[in-house]
Amino acid sequence: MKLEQAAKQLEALGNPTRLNLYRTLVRAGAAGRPVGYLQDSLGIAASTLSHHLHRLILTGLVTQERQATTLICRADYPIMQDLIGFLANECCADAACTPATGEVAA
Amino acid sequence: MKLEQAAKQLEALGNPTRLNLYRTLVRAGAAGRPVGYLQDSLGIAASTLSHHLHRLILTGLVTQERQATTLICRADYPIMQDLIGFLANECCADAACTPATGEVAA
DNA sequence: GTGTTATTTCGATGGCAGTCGAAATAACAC
DNA sequence: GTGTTATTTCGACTGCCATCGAAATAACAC
Repeated sequence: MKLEQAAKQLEALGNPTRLNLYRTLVRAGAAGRPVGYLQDSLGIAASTLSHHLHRLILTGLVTQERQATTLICRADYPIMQDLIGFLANECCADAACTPATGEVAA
Repeated sequence: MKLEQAAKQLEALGNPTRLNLYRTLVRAGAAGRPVGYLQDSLGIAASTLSHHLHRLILTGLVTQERQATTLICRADYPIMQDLIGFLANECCADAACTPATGEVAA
């Protein structure tokens, strides 16, 4: 059921708030970001943020690690690469797709 | 708002039925597929298919062309490549994942 | 014009998503 | 133990999504 999982991850990213949140985490790199920082940064209610974070975690796109009272959130790169791989291969493999075969990123 | 648009496209793909539908179209290549074929292939009600098709068309991921009474549907590859580019660049799914941009959310 | 095939639009239904504030929990310092 | 900060869970609300069958439209052949 790779398609099912890909759909779940795409759906998780298919919300402006979550996509913005995820982008913030990806750009943060391995350092990650604490939930409180994200809340300030995105300017949404803590409960709303927690809800979106939970959805991203369920799909595996984001992980959390506790540091004392603070929760550090990180983007899971391998998962993301799998997803991009699905889009690039499953979908764009056979046909008249122009991109260089094998490389995805710019 | 590139992010808004990317979110819309991701949301459009973030449904198993639509993702499957889209994959079928992408694999069909430039030839495309008639709606009737897709309906048989996916085994869903014509109205449901039309609904999903409409959503994909709204985001630009799919186009339609009339041939007599038959509507041919095609995946729009450039749009797809843009979306993959967004994920790969904006979100940096590449190996190193060094946040090249110092920009952080506002 | 009538009839046939292909596809969309309409109307309805059940369910889930997004949002918030308030209350509960977690981890710590004292 | 009490108190403080960080974060999640709870309860509720509004609204959109996915699905279907039936009716309407589009394009054609006759």
